[in-house]
Amino acid sequence: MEPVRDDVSSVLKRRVVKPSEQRRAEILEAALKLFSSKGFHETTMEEVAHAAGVAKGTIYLYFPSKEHVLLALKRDFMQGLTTAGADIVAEAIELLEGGKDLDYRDIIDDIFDAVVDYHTKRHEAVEVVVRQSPSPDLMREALDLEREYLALVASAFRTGAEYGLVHTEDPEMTAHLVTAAIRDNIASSLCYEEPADLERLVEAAKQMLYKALAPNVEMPPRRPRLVRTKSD
Amino acid sequence: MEPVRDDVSSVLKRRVVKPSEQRRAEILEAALKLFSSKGFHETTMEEVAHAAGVAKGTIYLYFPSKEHVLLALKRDFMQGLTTAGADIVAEAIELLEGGKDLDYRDIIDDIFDAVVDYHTKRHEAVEVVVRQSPSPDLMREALDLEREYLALVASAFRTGAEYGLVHTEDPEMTAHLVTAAIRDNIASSLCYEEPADLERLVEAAKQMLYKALAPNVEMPPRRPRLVRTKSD
Amino acid sequence: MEPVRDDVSSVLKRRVVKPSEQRRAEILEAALKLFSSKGFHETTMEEVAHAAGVAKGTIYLYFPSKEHVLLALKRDFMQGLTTAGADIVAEAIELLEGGKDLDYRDIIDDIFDAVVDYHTKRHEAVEVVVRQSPSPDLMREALDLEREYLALVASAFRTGAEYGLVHTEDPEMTAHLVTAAIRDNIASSLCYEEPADLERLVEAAKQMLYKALAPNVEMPPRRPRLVRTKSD
Amino acid sequence: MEPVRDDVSSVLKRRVVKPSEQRRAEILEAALKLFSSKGFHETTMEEVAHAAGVAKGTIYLYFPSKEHVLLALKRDFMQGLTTAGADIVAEAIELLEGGKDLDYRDIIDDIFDAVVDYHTKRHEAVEVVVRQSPSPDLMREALDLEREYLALVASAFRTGAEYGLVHTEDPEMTAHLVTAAIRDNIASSLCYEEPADLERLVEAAKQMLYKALAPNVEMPPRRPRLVRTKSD
DNA sequence: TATGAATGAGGGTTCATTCAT
DNA sequence: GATGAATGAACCCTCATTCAT
Repeated sequence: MEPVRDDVSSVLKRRVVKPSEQRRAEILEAALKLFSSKGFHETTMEEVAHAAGVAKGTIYLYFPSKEHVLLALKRDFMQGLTTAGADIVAEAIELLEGGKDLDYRDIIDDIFDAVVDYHTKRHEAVEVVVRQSPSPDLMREALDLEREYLALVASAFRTGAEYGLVHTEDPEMTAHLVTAAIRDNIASSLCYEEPADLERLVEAAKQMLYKALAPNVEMPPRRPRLVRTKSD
Repeated sequence: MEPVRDDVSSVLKRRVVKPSEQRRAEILEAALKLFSSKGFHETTMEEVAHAAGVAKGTIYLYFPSKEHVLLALKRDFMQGLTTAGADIVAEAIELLEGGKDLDYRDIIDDIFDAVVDYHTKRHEAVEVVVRQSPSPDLMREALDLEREYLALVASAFRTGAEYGLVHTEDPEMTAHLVTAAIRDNIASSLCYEEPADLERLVEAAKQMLYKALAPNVEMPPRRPRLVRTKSD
Repeated sequence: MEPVRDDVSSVLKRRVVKPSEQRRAEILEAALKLFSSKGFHETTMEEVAHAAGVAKGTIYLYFPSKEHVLLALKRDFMQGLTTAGADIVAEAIELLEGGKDLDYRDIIDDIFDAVVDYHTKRHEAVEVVVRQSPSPDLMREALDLEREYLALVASAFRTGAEYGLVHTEDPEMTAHLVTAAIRDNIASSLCYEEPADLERLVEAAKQMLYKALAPNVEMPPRRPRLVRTKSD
Repeated sequence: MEPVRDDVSSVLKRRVVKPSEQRRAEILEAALKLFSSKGFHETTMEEVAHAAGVAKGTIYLYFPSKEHVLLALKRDFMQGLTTAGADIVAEAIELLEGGKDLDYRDIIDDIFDAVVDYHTKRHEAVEVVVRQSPSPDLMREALDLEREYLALVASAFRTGAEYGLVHTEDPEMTAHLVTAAIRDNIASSLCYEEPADLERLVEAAKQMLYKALAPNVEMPPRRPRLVRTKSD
């Protein structure tokens, strides 16, 4: 007679202990999937727990609240983005310092490609990070994460300008503008297919940036304005 | 015999019908204030009702659900924005058709100024419209509202390009990019003061767009790439 | 054909609106029954709601929290007790002032009987008031209610002493002692039948108090102590 | 061959066995501190474990449930009280039997002092024992513990009466009354400082008991009641 | 039309208890 | 024996929505 293995009776709900880093990751993964598909507020902790294969209470061993799960997702995404960006930027600077004769458009391409790639590979996170509303205490840290990334992008523009590779009068604001433009549209494209053709969007963005950052461009003198369109 | 009273009540009825529109507006106003300051999910219908000076049940005579209140706010905002934009664009086109010799930068200025002005005057709505999470069925209509506005902006770029006033190869994508960049940052600036200096942001945006849309710019030929920064 | 009355379909769960005073009383009554039989912490709001014939949320229209339901029960009980006691005391004082030649034991009897009667008629409340643990903020008010009653009892003793009817050197402490003795035992007797015979307890209490409060009793001089039983 | 190591481990084992009793005590001590300061229901097993310096699961090696921890505290307290009381009573009886000419008030003093002392030294336990709600199955045993102590007190009164030292017609009920009066007020005084002056309370209690238990007191004949205050 | 008392499903969170290690 | 990660039932409470008035 075949002995009934204890394991058999445990197909359902046997307590499993796992390395905490893995548990944490599983919970975040489950939360990400749900938050992105249903929205943060529309997802219950019950659902997250179920999807992560743990009990509801277990989540609270790893995160003090539902909000903190969201924050962790944001943090992971932003830190990864910042890291990825930092690599590219560092590489470009290295080449620059090495005296290589670079075409700035190649660098723009590289950065864009990296950023788009990063977002595309994490399109679930994108929706969560971009769309899910802030909320009181979360906001502070979320903004900090944001700031760090923006500082990186701005420094890239600034360095490029210092080397005469590109032209921009205000690296910080340029960073804000470019970041928002690209992220918001990638998010929208990934989540709602609006714009539907992401490659076309990216191509247009590159083209715009080529021109907007082009060095040594002589703008024609501005003619004095003849007509005021509005007066208020 | 017809009682005279009917006349009176018909007069009164007009008074009762009109307020209906006013009630709706009062509710929306109250909701806007609360949603923007506390967030949609953090605001209760009770609070909206109280702030609007009506009973909770009354709101449901005007809106089928809380979500629809939010949607109405979005609609109002987007329609107003589209209208405002349409006015500017129409005016510009009129001038163009009139053969006026315009500097495209003036038009960019006008549109930017109008858009920024519109947002600034409605900064409460901005937070709500830009930041509050999508939510299932709302998304469809919200996107429609968005599309309408984007179509307008795209048509402006297209028309400008047709007249040779500006250069852009892809008006639709350009519309997406510019809209996202400007709206997201205005929202962020208005709500979280990040970037803190809105005027500086707008100026930077204008400068970038001047260059990006500049007609007749000869881009230098792109050198063949020597170094691949990454291979994936 | 008999018209189907709308009422018929509403046997279960038809919304009923009642005067709020009545609703409140119904909720308290249900809570009292449950708290006394199962204990405060062992009773869920769900159960209270069900027993009161209302929805869970309805309770929260009348009480801000479960704790406040308990507090309301305490308040009602203590206020009723204080009122009942005040009536008896007032009556006794009236008679005294009227120069009636009273036997103080009759007054003790009257007060005891009233108090016992009040407790017996509310034996469910007794368990709740006496046994259910305090809890942070509840404690303050619970003590206040207690104090009021004790002040009444103390004033009764003091007045009696002033009239020479009884003898007590410390009316306040006497009030504390008598109140605790009687209430605790009534509660215990009513709830756990320990002591089982309430009448016997009351009789013993009366007898003790007759002697303890007897006026004009000459206590024999205390002999100097010869043996120390313990030295620590 | 027997390894010498066994000897060592047997020595160690004694060390391991003994701590078991010590562990239990440490857990109880921690629980007592927390239950008394925060309340039973407001204290988590986690907190008890932490305070006791053990893991949560360890507590369950010593007590089958949280309730049983509470019960153990009650038992310890009551047994200690009974023991302490028994010592005093035994001593008094010994003296009595030795034909010593005692003043009963000295005995009352001794008992009171011992009881007050016992409570004061364990004021944390007092709050727990007196105030924490009963709870279903705990009640039975809690009452048993109570009964034992009450039996002791009652026997003291009875013996005293047999020796003609004091007068009381119902030693059992007297025990109930005196015990409740004194314990409840000590608890209240210790926990909520109400009454604030414990010494004054004890003094009043002694004075009352001196009179209430005084032997050979002739109570005046009770006059026929003239006025009925109430008729129900 | 307007009200607001009533509803009750569902929310996030807690915590006594268990059990794999 | 000791641990503490894991469990999951149960908790109190909220609030969008309904409906008797």
